[in-house]
Amino acid sequence: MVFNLKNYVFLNPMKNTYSNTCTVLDAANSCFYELTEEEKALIELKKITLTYKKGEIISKQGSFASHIIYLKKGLAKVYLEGKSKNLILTITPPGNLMGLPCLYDDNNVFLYSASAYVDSEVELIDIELFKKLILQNAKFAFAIIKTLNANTVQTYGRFYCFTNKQMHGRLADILLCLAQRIYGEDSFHLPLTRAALAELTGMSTESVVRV
Amino acid sequence: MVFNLKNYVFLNPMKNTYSNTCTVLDAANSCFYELTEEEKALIELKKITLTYKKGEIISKQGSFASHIIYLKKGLAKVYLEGKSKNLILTITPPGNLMGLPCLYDDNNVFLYSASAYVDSEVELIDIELFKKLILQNAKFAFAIIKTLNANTVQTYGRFYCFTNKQMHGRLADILLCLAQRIYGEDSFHLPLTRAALAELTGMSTESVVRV
DNA sequence: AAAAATAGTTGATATAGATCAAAAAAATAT
DNA sequence: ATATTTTTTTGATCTATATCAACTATTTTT
Repeated sequence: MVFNLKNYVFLNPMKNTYSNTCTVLDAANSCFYELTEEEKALIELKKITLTYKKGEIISKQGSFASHIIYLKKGLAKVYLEGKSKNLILTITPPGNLMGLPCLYDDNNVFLYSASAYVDSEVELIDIELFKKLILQNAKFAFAIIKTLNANTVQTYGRFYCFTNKQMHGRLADILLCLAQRIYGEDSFHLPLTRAALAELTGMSTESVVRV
Repeated sequence: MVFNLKNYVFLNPMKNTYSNTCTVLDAANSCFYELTEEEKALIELKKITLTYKKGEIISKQGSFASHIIYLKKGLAKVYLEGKSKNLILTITPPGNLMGLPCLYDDNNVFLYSASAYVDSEVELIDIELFKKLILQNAKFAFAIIKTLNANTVQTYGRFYCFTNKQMHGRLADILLCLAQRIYGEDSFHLPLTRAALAELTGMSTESVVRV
């Protein structure tokens, strides 16, 4: 479906600064820049590359996290699984890490599930190696801290959006965000169904249609 | 008001494991254990101790974060400020840090506001010193990563709770959480008004009363 | 090209929970 | 002890949004 943002969302031209309620992660993660050449080589040596088809599950909430996941190509949906509904936490574009929050106690378990929105390629980094790099390179550790915090900012924004805005606002937020972060323009081909938008905004498919 | 949990929340005695939707942060933060004696001394030397009366604002969302805040005594409410409603992110007991998420780009700004639920005492640690310690002590940095992730786990739980549970569940969650984390027993004196519970659960005061 | 499956749309209805208003109770100040 | 303010409770109404059901349009499969 060709989608022209202007037909749906009306920005105030004077003040089209929408707040940080974006679901799509921002820029690509840059923590690897902090690694030395040897450290990078170590990752290259041990990394495992995998490809996933659209819809396939990349990580499963609750399972043992043996690796940190680097999304090389594609687009991933990161979400909490619930009994009835899933809660989408973020849409992760290439260049980002997934699974970092599992580093919080000593039995590393994925806090969330991730699946591929489109055909994707990931690199798996052994979690013990990752921990070792954190402990031997504080600059890298600091970069990870910044990455985690950037995620936190985004989660807070989304949390606020979900609890304080209603349908129209939430849908507008998502559309603006997709336009801005993924497509970089106002008119774009939207590969998401109404049902997918419903899941993203936490509303019913019928409501998405109506809005 | 003396509050007996058993009159309000009915736990299944066989399976009274409630999931991680707790609003109150868990154990005290232990990242300072990773510092050397000299590093600890440096913090001691530069730290500023302040006291806040019940209700006073400890940090203001959007303001420049010159310090990381360590809650020594008391109880703090950490929340996002909105136009209409506030969104409480967490209740922080003594021994925890506040303001860590401001470390995500180079202009450090508080992402959230915090105020004192009861009379409290905090220690302010200069943010440049804090960054220096992270960069010179990777073990400390890793401890901060774990702390941030523990917070993330808790935020995700709360986010899930707010978007998937309804009034009864949310209120029960909060009451169980307060009982477990703050008072350690089922019957306790609750220093929160219905309005405060409403704010915590994201519902109206009248609904809290009814539930 | 026809059939089947999936996605999108519309209308009617149901419901959780907010809001408004007013009374009762409790806490605080005089 | 009395007056005043704040908190709690209750009932009535209103609203956003989910759910259900049916129907149309589009895509995919045969």
